[in-house]
Amino acid sequence: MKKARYDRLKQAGWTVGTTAEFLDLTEEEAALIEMKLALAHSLREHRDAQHLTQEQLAKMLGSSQSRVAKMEAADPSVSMELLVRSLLMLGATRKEVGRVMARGPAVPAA
Amino acid sequence: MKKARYDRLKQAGWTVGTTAEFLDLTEEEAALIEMKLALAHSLREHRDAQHLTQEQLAKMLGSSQSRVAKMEAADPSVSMELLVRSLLMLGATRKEVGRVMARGPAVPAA
DNA sequence: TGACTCTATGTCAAATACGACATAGTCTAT
DNA sequence: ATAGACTATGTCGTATTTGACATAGAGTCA
Repeated sequence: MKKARYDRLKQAGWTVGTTAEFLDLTEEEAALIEMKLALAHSLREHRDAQHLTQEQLAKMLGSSQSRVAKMEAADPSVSMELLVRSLLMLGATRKEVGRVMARGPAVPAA
Repeated sequence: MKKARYDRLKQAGWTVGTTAEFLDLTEEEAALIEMKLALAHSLREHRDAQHLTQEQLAKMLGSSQSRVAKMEAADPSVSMELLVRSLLMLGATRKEVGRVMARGPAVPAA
């Protein structure tokens, strides 16, 4: 596991504890989390681009402001499915969702 | 909504009831379901390619044969997240997962 | 400063997804 | 046709995810 990846995940609050504990994440788990981070980031970008508040987006989604905040923070309590559904609601295409999933966080490692 | 798409979804057991009811699915919901169908199909392909039984894959995933069957059937009770996680476990890359999500069911409308 | 807007975080009951099990279907070989 | 291997489907108790609410933080303006 590259340090850059660790830093990136840690920055997003995904660190579980020590580095040793972190390394217990399998590659698959790490990939899944990175996908979620990428989706979360994309969600924020789409919302900002449309000048919507979290409250407004929540209403569009039939959800709540706090859940939108958690989505954008890629909180462990939000599912990949909710992120994808929300992106679609914001007008993202399947193609774009696929691209986001494949490419990782738009914000590269520092 | 094109009839081809309807047929494809219906074939996979996603029909909710009448055609009229079906049309109540929003474009976003339909897209989400199609993504799941694509992931499910890809999962089956990966499993077959590695000559694994559902039972064997289940063990790898820490799950059960019946859940694997439901995954491959894109049963409404399986989440997109579980499908993606399983694909990764089978060795699929993020890039491939993204491609599958973007492109839709590998099996085209009849 | 305080009021106001927006976002972040913690908690909870209800909804949904989960693995597990039982059992039914399907296919192949003998 | 029976057996055996694999897959499909239904149900159940539990675990996770959800929207909602409360409340805290951060920023802006007067």
